[in-house]
Amino acid sequence: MTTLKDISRKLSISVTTVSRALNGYSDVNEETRKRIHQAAVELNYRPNQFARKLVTGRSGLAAMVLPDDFGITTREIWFEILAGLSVEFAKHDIDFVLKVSPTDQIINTYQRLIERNAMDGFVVIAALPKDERVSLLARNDVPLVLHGRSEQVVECPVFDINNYELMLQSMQHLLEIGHKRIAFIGGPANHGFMIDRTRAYRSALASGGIPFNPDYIACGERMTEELGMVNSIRMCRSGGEEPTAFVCANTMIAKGIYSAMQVLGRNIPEDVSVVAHDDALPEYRAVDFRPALTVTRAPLRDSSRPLVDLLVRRIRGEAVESLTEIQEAEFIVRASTSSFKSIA
Amino acid sequence: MTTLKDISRKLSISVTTVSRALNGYSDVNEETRKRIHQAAVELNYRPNQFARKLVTGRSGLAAMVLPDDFGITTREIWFEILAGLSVEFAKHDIDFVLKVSPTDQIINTYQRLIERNAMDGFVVIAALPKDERVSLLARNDVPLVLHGRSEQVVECPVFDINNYELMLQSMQHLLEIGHKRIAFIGGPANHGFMIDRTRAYRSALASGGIPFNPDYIACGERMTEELGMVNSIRMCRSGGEEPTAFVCANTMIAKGIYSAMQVLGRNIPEDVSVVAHDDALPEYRAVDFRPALTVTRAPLRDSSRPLVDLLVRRIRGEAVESLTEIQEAEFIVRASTSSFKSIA
DNA sequence: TTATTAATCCGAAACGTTTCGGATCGCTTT
DNA sequence: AAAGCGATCCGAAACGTTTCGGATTAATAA
Repeated sequence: MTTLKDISRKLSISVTTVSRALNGYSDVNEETRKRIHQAAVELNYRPNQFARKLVTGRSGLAAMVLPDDFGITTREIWFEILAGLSVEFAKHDIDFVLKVSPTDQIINTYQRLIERNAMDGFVVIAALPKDERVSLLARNDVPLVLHGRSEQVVECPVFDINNYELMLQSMQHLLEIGHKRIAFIGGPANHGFMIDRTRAYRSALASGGIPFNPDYIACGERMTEELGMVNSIRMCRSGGEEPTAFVCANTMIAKGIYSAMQVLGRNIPEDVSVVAHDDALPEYRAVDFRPALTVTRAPLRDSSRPLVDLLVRRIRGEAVESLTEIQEAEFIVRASTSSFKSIA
Repeated sequence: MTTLKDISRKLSISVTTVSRALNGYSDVNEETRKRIHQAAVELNYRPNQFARKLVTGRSGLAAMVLPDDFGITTREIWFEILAGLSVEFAKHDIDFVLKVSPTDQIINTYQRLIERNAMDGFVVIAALPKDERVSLLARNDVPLVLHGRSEQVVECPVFDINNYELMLQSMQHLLEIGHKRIAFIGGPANHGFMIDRTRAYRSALASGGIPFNPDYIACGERMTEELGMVNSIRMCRSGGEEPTAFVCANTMIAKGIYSAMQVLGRNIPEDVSVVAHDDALPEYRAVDFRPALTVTRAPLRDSSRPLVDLLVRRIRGEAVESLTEIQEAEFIVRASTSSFKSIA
């Protein structure tokens, strides 16, 4: 392994200067900087991360800790997130470490990681309104980036999609084409994104002059096909008036509704319209639904880069105030929604 | 952050002795060791990984690099593997880093990681007969553990399930209950596990006195439902004699065959028998198939521990010869296989 | 008695980097 | 001529560990 000292010796230049040249300091002559760079590639020099960490305090490591029951979503989605983060961190020369922890020990796991002081930062997914993970990290002054907005006023960068706005768009579309009995099937009620969407749902109803019907809203811990299936069937069979449209928190739920409607002999979009939010997972392509699914679209893959960027900037010491990014979803009308005609 | 020096000062004992006490060396008095340990917990001491790495050369980091097209299998399965590795490594106080790399740059990614010299070891999944990753790592003397047997004679620990044996069991079962036209639908032909299973397949046929029919074997890059579906349909529609039994490389393929048989109007197990190898993924539970699926079972989750153990022992310097572990699969007969009666 | 040994302990160097506080030199300003 | 300045360089200390090579003491063997 070649070290700074090797380059220093070869060029008869001090270790200090070599270090400063390689790190882009301004107090080294352009000429010598060139020589040093060249020697560095010739000798195939790679800085020793650990020596560096020892003095700078930076480790070049960022982590994410996952509950071993996979929380709100599926393995596929977690993997999609992990993969995205890994490649984005790599661009900043940061290694991404994955910690899977028993669900009831998540906080302990964070605690240990903080104490070991080996991570430059954390990415925290699926913010809860009062998120213990966030407050723990913030309290210990370790950088984190949060996906999803947390209610607590906390000093940390945040990335989110505009959940309020995208729900509003879906609802306005359905209202415009005449629907009045609109159901919403979503995820865990306590998560930030569900709070925002539910707020938008109710506000859209209100602005359409439609009373809120608690039977038309369903929340589940896990946003799967099954959730869409059982809840849509339940709503249609409850004896009251059936919904004429469904808004789904993701495309898997929509898939479940499609199956349910087939079983019940309802046609999409003639009998019921379906809109979903689309994370753009390759396995559930909204365009491949039959009929093709109307969606608000915000690819999960697109969130990795802003997440990583925000965290890196936070680690570099940028002011937290400037580190918020809210992404708008795209609204795409396809064949699964059509204007509601009351049954003749 | 509390350091060795802090403990040393508090107890008026040299840093050397504190270090040796904490690391369990024998040349420190039991009495003082106790005092040191107590002081360590009182001061909440955590060794600085980076200082340690600097002198020992160990980093407490292990990595796995994944192709971004997810290679032979699905996101769910990769995630299952990752999760298992993460928790097992944690037991050895090793952080697990995940690298996702463009498929055509895998070797470059390894190269860079090796040069940076920041990983204690690697786990390499899905061995090819001549595996460039393995030879690269071995050549550079970096510890790795291999999942699946590689043909090349290489100095590295290996974990695998006994693919030859499990295939033999499936085949013998089918032969015993009278099947003669047995198809095999599997994964990429060049992978170690497929080579072993194909060998067993042919050897079982031979010992049953049945000629090998190339139309009855299908290999696909990706072992999905689709693969099972299209190949079983193709085999049944090819005009020749239809297979009376299918052996599948995993339960997803079996799922595809179930769907195909339904479409074709064949009944399982009356018309065709199906056996699969079962990695025990929660999403595809063989007992939940209708009819329940006969399998050779070797839970993927169970492979994490041996993999990690082998790698850790290799890192600690154990002789490679002792570091091989082959796990036998369990054979479980369920309702998807029944004796073949030729059509009356 | 003296030499040996075992049990404990410790000083100092080393790992590879960054960074603080100058040092040197030639030029420009007073 | 003296002072100031900018550009360029460097020595030495520091980060927190581990480890090599002894040192010290007391017990044991010769």
